[in-house]
Amino acid sequence: MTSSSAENDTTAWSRAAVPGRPPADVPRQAWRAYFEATALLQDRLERTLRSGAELHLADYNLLLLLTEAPGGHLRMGELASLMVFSPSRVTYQVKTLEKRGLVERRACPEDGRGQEAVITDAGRRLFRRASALHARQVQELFLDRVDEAEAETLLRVFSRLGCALEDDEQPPAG
Amino acid sequence: MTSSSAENDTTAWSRAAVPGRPPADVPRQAWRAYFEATALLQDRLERTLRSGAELHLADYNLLLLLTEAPGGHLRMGELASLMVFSPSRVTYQVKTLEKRGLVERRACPEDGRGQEAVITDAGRRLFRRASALHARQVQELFLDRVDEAEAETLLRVFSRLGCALEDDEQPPAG
DNA sequence: TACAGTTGATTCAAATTTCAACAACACACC
DNA sequence: GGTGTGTTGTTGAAATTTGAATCAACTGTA
Repeated sequence: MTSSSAENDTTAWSRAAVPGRPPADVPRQAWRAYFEATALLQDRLERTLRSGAELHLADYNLLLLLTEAPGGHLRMGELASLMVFSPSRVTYQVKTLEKRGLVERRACPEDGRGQEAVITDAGRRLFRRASALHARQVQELFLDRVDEAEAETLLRVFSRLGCALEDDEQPPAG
Repeated sequence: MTSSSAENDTTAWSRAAVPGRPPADVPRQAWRAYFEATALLQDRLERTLRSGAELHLADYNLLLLLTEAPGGHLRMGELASLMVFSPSRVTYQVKTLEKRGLVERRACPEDGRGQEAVITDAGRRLFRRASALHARQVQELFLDRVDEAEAETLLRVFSRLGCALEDDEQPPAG
């Protein structure tokens, strides 16, 4: 793409698997490939949702979480931790969705400090539309390109990583 | 973590493999796990670099690219495409690094329109420090938790995905 | 040379994100 | 009941990101 000199195999961001070369460090190459492909993938998903449904990927995920939550509502803090967002970012994001009528806010019954975000009917409708679009793209860009055995490995690895990351977040539990 | 009620298995973003429930769609679960773990991971890496080296993950990657580039310099456009950033974002980012003396800019010799970003000695020094920090964390959070066979699968899958994503970017080549 | 069409990068305004206070409430304890 | 302490969310200012112009330099063509 950029230069044609052969020594560029060293260039870490190069996507291609390095052909004629000692196996090098497979895990590190894997990390790199993972990191790069992820950036491309998220960029793609983001653009599609924006042009096709006027939603950021984050908006989509927020609506997804609310859709799946029993009662269609979640506390701000739950949203924050599920989305790995700062509290103020969630506040802002919910506000913008509220302006568009896709979400409502209400005080939390059990806790006077709390706020809940509730998905509206309009929100559900838009989510349904966006969901079709998004799911199709995930299928094309990801699922169609991964076989069953690979998917099992991915599931195993990333579940493990996810759990570990959550756990060593609050190790001083007891 | 948040609630204790059992019905929360439905919550899609829940990291854990859903225990008492039909195997569901492994590939789709894999996608979800991948997506979630990635968010957690990036958040962690970002925080560490920021507190430990006053660098955003994006700053780090930019310096990494320049470090690896022959001559320590890259065109703005190359940076943009490698980092999957918009042109204006690259402009801004390079400017901030320039203010800190980590990078310099200069006109591109071959093309009067072009600009190059060049890493400075200070940039290399800071990168070296940050790199140690970052590499250690990648090791702990990712590499240590993936075995050799899994790494091979990850490398294969994400290389494939990355190539595919790059390719169907410019399909109208000929 | 002059012209139209491209490309590479920057600018500006608007949207988003962060971070550091801040307010309101819950809880424990006296 | 009152008092500290920790939680839950919001606010406001500054930093960052986006997207639509804009500018300048290259290209090809006559």
